[in-house]
Amino acid sequence: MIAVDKPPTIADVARLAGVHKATASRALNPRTSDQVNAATARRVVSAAKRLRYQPNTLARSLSTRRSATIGVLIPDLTNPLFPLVVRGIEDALSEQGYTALLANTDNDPEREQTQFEALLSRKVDGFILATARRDHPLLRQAHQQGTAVVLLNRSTDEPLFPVVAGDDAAGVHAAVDHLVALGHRRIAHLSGPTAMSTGFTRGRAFRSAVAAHSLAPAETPVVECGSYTEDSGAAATRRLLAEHPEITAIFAGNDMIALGALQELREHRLDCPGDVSLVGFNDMRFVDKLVPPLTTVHVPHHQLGAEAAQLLLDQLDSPDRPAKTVSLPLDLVIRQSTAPPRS
Amino acid sequence: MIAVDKPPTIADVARLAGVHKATASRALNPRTSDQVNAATARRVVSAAKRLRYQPNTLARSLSTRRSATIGVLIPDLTNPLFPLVVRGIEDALSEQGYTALLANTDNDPEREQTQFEALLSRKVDGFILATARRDHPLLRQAHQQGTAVVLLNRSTDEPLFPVVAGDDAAGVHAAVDHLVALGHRRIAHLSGPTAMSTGFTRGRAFRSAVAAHSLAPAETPVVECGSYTEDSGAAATRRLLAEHPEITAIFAGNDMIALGALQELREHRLDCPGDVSLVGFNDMRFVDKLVPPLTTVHVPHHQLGAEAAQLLLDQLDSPDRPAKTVSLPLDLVIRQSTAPPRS
DNA sequence: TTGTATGCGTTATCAA
DNA sequence: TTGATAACGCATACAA
Repeated sequence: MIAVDKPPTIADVARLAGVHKATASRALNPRTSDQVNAATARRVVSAAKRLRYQPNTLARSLSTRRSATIGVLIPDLTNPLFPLVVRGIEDALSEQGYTALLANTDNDPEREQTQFEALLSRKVDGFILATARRDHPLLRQAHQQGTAVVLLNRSTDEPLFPVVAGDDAAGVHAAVDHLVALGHRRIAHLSGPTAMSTGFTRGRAFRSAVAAHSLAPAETPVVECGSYTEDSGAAATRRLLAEHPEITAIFAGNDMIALGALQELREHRLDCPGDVSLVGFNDMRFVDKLVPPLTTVHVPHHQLGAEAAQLLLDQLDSPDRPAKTVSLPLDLVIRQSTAPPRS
Repeated sequence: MIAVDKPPTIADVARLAGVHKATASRALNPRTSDQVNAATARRVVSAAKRLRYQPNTLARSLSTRRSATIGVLIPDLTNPLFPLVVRGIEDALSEQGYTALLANTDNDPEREQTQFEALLSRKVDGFILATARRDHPLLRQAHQQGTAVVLLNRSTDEPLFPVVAGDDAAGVHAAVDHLVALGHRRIAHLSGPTAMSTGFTRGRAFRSAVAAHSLAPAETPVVECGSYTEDSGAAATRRLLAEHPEITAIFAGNDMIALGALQELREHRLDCPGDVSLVGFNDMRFVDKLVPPLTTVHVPHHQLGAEAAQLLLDQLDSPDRPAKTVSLPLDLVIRQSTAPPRS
């Protein structure tokens, strides 16, 4: 074992530069460095360099009551959407010297609470909540405490916090319009769980979109999936085909559900898009590599994350600003899983 | 704006319980709670509960010189392998009360250095380096400072730190054996960049594997890809087919390269596996959904992460333990991108 | 422009 | 078993 000497503190730097700690601190801090004589500042800086001085972030945060750190709550990092969102967040934060602290909730409300508190005790300056449930006591609690929060891809029934989200309704309408334009009239929706914000919103938008085309509810059945998973999508498709074998198109609540649907169509010897057209949601990675490549609603996940981060930083800058909400446009990516119905 | 009162400190708890700060601290800390009278301990605990007291992690870390925090350096979170690795790390760490601090390097050595130092100044207790380059001055530097480090899926030319990795050589041999067993003799390898640990190792293992089957180098060309990307894989395949149109099987350095190869084979109107068999590496998500589903070497990424975390924690517990290295077995997942060569 | 003193919230050392 | 006090490393209000 090599003898390791503890990292130098600002006191060491000050000593080497022959000044007081306070002066060293001021010299090293860009915001206060002009309060100190240029020559001494140089001495301090070069001393710091020689010692390879790195300020202790913890001590600084304790002193300033600001950690330059943002808590990010997501359901599950291994869900292919979130890495993109997270990178968006990180990229935007790091530009301003902030860092993200990640925590997974696995969609468990209890875990969500625990992780939230853990981040609070780490003194994060604010939160980005990209969790999925439509409501959680957490939100009221955070609101009362005056904690800075931005909601990502998740709205609440009452508008407590700023929200950054894709314009799901527009995306759904684009998808339905596309199918109708191809000639489909019997279009099913495999909805995500309505307990989740996106499942709820997209389901409602679907109803409104088919109504806009004067399609009867009987032609446009909705089957709710228990979760946003392939299995759940396959199961829902099974039920759908049993009850509504006449449908010619499926609009899935997201790409994972679409994946399950594709699988199940295959089991039923139904060709996609020949027998049944299929549209997904999210445009997650690799759905363009499927056979057939999936037509889906593209969601700019990276940008979603970046906007959320920016919104939060804005809010930290000026807490009294009105809670702006950002809605990003979505566009339909037409690939080869959609085609006119067999006449 | 609601008036927000600052979160209670241990002093508040102590006051409410009618004891001294120090006593409250002891009562609240499981490790020292037996040093305090049971009755007073209860008073403190209930006071803490009433105030919803949450200890300030920063202050604690500053005082104890331990942050219960591990720095994790990865190339890029949006690379589909890493979310799994990271979850493995997080799951293992959280069991012991530790937290991961993530940072992306984008394979940029400079950024790697910067992020490393940023994490150091956050006083992480140790590092898991899952970055890809074979060498980096960072490593010697960290070694000299006595920083606790575990390398993940990356070895160094000299063994400075414990390493957790898949048994790449065995995986490569399994892949080559499989192809040879199918009857292939003209097998190409699209290697990853040899500047990266995995590219180097797998390339060497390929040479050894084909040699073990007495296949001549002329029959078993190796083309190095500039990066682990689809484009790079496609480009390499183009070169390969130009120079060695006679090959009947391709072993790709990883699944992304395989994806590019598959694409390029299609461009050349070559059927996979009819004309050319294809094997990937990693078994990353969704490669089982390709057409044809990809035969590939499965790597237990979650477990890789978990083992690395465990190894690091062990090392923190007893720094003088010899640097154990963990090599996880890999197995070939045979799907439908491999078949006997056309005779 | 620089130095002094104090506080941030917690744990640790030493006495009582 | 409890209390008083210092220390962790930094920033800042105030004084010089």
